[in-house]
Formats: sequence, structure tokens, C-alpha cells
Amino acid sequence: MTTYRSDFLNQALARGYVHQCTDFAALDARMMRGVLPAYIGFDCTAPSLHVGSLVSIMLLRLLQKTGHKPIVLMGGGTTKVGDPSGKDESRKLLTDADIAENMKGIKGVFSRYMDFGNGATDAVMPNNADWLDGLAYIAFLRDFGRHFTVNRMLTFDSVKMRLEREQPLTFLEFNYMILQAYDFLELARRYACHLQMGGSDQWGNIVNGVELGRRVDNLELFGLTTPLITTASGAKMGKTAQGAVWLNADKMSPYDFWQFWRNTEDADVGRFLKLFTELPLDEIARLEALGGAEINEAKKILANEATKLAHGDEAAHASATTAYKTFTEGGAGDDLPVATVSQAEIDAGVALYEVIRRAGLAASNGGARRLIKGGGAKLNDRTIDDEHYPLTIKDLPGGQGKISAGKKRHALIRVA
RNA sequence: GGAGGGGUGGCCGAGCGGUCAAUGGCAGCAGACUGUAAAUCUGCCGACUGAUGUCUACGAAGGUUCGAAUCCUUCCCCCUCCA
Repeated sequence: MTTYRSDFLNQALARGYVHQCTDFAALDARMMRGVLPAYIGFDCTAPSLHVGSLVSIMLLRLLQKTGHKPIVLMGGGTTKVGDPSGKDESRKLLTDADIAENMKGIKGVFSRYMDFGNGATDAVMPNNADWLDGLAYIAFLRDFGRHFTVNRMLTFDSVKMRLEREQPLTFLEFNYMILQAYDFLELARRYACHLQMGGSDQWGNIVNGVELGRRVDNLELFGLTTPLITTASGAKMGKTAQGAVWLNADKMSPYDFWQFWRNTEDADVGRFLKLFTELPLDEIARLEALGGAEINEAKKILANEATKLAHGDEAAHASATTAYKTFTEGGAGDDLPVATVSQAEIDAGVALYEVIRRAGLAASNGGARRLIKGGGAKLNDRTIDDEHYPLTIKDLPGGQGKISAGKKRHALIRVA
């Protein structure tokens, strides 16, 4: 592999963060000249980010650690338009209230991954609504629209895909790439931000920004994309039964987050350690080489490190302890999900399936009953196959019991 | 505006008057095998319900019929072609 002079590029390449770059050599040179502000945009389409965005976040973190300035751009304006990249149909339009709500949730994530402030390499978080909302249509078209040919726009994947599949692409969405290009120019002007990064699906949008900067302000701008992370089995990474793997603790508990990493496929462990932890590469190489059941140690380290970054040391430690007590000792850790039952319910012999549902181990009472019927439900490590098993006080020695759905999903029952 | 095609469960996709809670595939859950892995095999997979059953569901609203996802009417949305 070619090596570069800048720490950032070398490490980004070595850890697998890089998919494409507009000009490696020139970017390397630029990074050696001093602090380079660089941005990644995050649209506010959901109330939290999930692990799909984690590569981008880790990349911004690396940028800061290697002496540059991360700009986390909130897409308060562009979210109103909707990025067609990588989507085969339009998203529902979000209301301003939705967007504001989502932004609130997303903002919280970043403070754990980087330091914000007013210093040279402190991260900042502007919102593109600040300049997009007030744009004057005719003036904007005359100033910037003339730099985009429709001919060229039609060649970008995001557009081409829709056209080829004969899926509608609205004019609204068609404008997205222009607005994102304009964002880059605006950030270049405001922050001397000369590098935009993003997922590989953002390549077209990024390149448009690079070109706009050159045409309008004669700037040398750079683009760098990260690869789409899939699991070794080919699935898009970050989906579980419950949906996305969220980074916000209120959307996914640190314990569940820890478990997500713990359950990584063998074949992904090394790659994920590089991407989602900050362990030295030689240490990762050692862990990755562990064979058979030993690789589970590497998975625990992965889970610990990734959880530390997302939720802090304490939460990571607590999650690991709970996992240890639950899986290694076969007991129950404190951080398992909890279902509470009242004394009155105990006296009445509340149905076990009700408690299973309440603990979140099944989506409905029917689901909980199917679980019991199928032999997957355990109470205090004893399989219960009676669908109507009534929970009584003797199932809760010391006021607490453990219910399990299969071998991996456990929860506590407590008397309220 | 005109002509044609289409909207089915998380997704894809059959069904085209009763036997349809709706074939099949994917995803998911559980069991077996293991290492909280992968692959494989087996079972489950709308909600409520002790079983019987009841309810909700095939774009929306009406209608025909003993009976509709299936037929008719109107409306909404999408696609293709023409203007």
C-alpha cells in the first residue's frame, strides 16, 4: 500500500475507512500544511444515528485526533429536500417539527466522539438550514445553477438508478445534489473547509461540491468516501430483529449495544476492530488471528471498546459485567432488561407469557406464547413448556427472577 | 386531458367469488449442532383467546351477493404511452 506523509491518510487507509478520494497526493500535501477543517453532513431523517453512520463518525474522530478540525454538518435544510442517493424511491417528506426533533436526538451522539469548542481543532456543528432556508430562488439559479448541466447531472448514479428502474425522481430530489454542492462551498467560505467526507453513496454529491468550489471560488477542494460496511454474510451491517442498531441510549440500551458487537461474525472481527475501536493495529492483528472459540475474547474486546466510545467507560463496564454474570456464570446481570410485576399480580399468578412480553422478549402475548410452545422460554434457566404457566412468588426468590428467550436474550423479573 | 397497466402481510411476490389470515421466497424468532460465530437441518411466524372461537387485514369509501383480496361504482396514489 502506498504510504502518505499525513497521519490522517495513513491511519484512515490502514484501518479501512477509505473507499475513494478525489486526489490522494494533493490531499496528503494539504494535510501536511496545517489544520484542515473537513466536514461530513448528517441528514435528520431519524431521531438517532445508527451504526451505519458510525464509520463516518469514527472518521471525523480520527481527523480530530490527527490534528484537524471536524465539522459536523446538520442537514436541517437538506433534509427538507431528501437525498435520492442510494434509494430506489422517495422518502416521505418530513415536517419541520420532525426534523427539529430528529436533530435534537442526533446532536447528542457527537459529544462523545469528539470535542467541541472554539479552538483550532475543536469540532463545530453548523446547520445548513442557516444558509439554505433563506436562499432566493432566481439569484441562486443564476449564481450557481449555471454551473450545473442537466446532461452531467443525469450521469450520476443517484439519478441514473431512478431513471433506469423507471422509478420517479422528483424535481425536488433532483436538486439535492446542487444544494449539497452549495453546502460545501458555503463551508469552504465560512470555515476554510476544503474536504468533504461521507459514505460511498455520497461520491456524486461530493464531487459536485468539489467542482462548484473550483468554478465559483477557484478553490482546490477534496472529497473522500468511506466504504459501505457489510457483514461477511453480505448483509448491510447494523440490522437486528428490533431494527437498526441505534447510537442513542434511549433508543438502544448500552447492554444491547454491547451484545450487538459481541455477536459479530467471526469473519468480521478484525475488520470491525479496525473500524470501530482505536486499538493499535498490531494488537488487532493478534486478536484477529485467534482461532475457534478463542475469538470470542476478541469479540468481547470489540464490544467493550465500541460501547466505551458510544456510551462511556462506565456503561461499557456495566454491560460487560452483566454479560459475564449472565453468560459465563449463567446467572443474571443487573443491566438486563427488567419487567416489573406487582405483588397483586404475583398473588393472582400472572401469566408467564404476559411477563415475557412486558420484558420485551416478545412483541405480543401471542408471540410470547408461541415462544413457550416452541420450547424457547426459560424461567430461572428451567424450560417452561406450559403456555399458561402462572408466575408465583416461589419463582422469584429474593423478589427477582430471570426469564430467557432462547440462549441469548434474557431479562429480569422484579416485584414492584 | 386521452389510452392502457398497477396498488396484497416487514420486503418481494402469487391469488382473481367460497375450502384465504391469504401459496412461495427473503428477513425474523425458537429448537438441534456449536463458541452468545458461520453454515446446515427442523418448527414457528396478524392480534386477542385454555381449546372452540372472535376481531382486524389485501390503496380508500360505498355497493352487488348467503358469501368478496377476488365482481360493480366513485375516489386517492403510482407506472407506461399519447396530447
